[in-house]
Amino acid sequence: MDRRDIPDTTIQRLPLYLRCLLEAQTVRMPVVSSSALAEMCGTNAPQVRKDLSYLGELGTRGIGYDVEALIAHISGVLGIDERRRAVLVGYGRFGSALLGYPGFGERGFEIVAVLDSDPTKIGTRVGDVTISDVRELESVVPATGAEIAILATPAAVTQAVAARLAAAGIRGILNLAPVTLSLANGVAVRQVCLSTELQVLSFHLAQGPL
Amino acid sequence: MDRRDIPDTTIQRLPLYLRCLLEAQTVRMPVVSSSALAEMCGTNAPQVRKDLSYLGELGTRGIGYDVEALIAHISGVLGIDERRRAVLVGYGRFGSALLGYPGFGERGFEIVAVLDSDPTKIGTRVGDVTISDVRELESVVPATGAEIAILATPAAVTQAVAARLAAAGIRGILNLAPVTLSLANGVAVRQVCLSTELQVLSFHLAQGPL
DNA sequence: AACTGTGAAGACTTTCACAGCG
DNA sequence: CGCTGTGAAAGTCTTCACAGTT
Repeated sequence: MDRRDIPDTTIQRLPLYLRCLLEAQTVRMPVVSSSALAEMCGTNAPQVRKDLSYLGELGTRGIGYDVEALIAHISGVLGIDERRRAVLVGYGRFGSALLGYPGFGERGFEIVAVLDSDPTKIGTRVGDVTISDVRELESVVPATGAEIAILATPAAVTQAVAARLAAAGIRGILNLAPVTLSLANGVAVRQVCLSTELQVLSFHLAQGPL
Repeated sequence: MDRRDIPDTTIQRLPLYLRCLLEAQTVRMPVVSSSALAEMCGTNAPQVRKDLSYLGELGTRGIGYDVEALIAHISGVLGIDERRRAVLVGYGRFGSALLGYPGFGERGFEIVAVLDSDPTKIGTRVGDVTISDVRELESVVPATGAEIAILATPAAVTQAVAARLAAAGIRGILNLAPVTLSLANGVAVRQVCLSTELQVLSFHLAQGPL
């Protein structure tokens, strides 16, 4: 099974499995069954087995999945067994919250640069990095070797910044601004919009009780 | 067509359409075609037509969709034509960033209470509200009439807080903590996890060029 | 006996092609 | 003529049932 043949929906669930497996590990469960894992993740056992079967034959019939081995395997498929470098663009309300988020480091992501356009912020040291001028993006990104960018910029400038990041060699963008990016293919984009999520919730409320 | 028959995938795209339509409105486009809307959203024209057709016959053949009428209609379906009240639980890094986020207000959401457990924060005025003690959740939530909760709490306490919110009458939860919630059905949950998103991007990078 | 791995069935989504209408 | 609305086709994802393994 080639990794390219793993369904998108499965890929999106792998980080969830990983989180639950790490939790199982802290509770000292050496082995986990598809149904136990399903319960932890809020899915069902056949879904778990199907998903994991795309990665290879990782379980033992009659027993279950070895937690440590499965963690290692999923990490490898996700490419987080080696450290991945990211730039954070936009050090406003969201940007500063993100920089301190421990979840990134725990999963092997390192924020190696922070860019902003505000002269009062540029040059300030935040955490382990110093805020750089977004105008120097073209030199900072290649210098740090970052492949991923996290965009927490004002909507109006986001498309332009994304295009420059792509040109500077960034190959994955996590966009928190409420803007649809249009970029050459070859750059993966994940869009997160909290306002969108609330609207989906609102729809469910509007459906009335059940 | 009953609203209950609208596919989930369509519902998730409605906020996106809404954003693009509002943008069209600021550019003074009175009418928009399915292909124009598709380009703005990064989808394709048949997808747009199919999605909108679930809401009724909203377009005019030969012409397109009336922007203002379509905004009104989608807002109605999403239930954001009336103001929706939300509680924010957890006033840490993320929580404080969220409170100031203008996108919520723009879409008809109002944060009517903020809850935290830190005694140094409780009683502090932030924006238009005063931070309440999370222990008073059971009285604060009914008093404000909030239906939605935004959870930006530490992972360890999130499941317990969610269960209490559900018991207090909350019917929709936007969960930012990296925890799978298990709740009685009747409560809609949307999970947002930035760490998960980065891992999905990492997978795409790991696939190598193309 | 317990649990995985998987082909096949079923459900859901997207895409297509064109009829229908202003 | 241009663009929407939609049934039908194609594609994708999930669920199921059970064979296979320890």
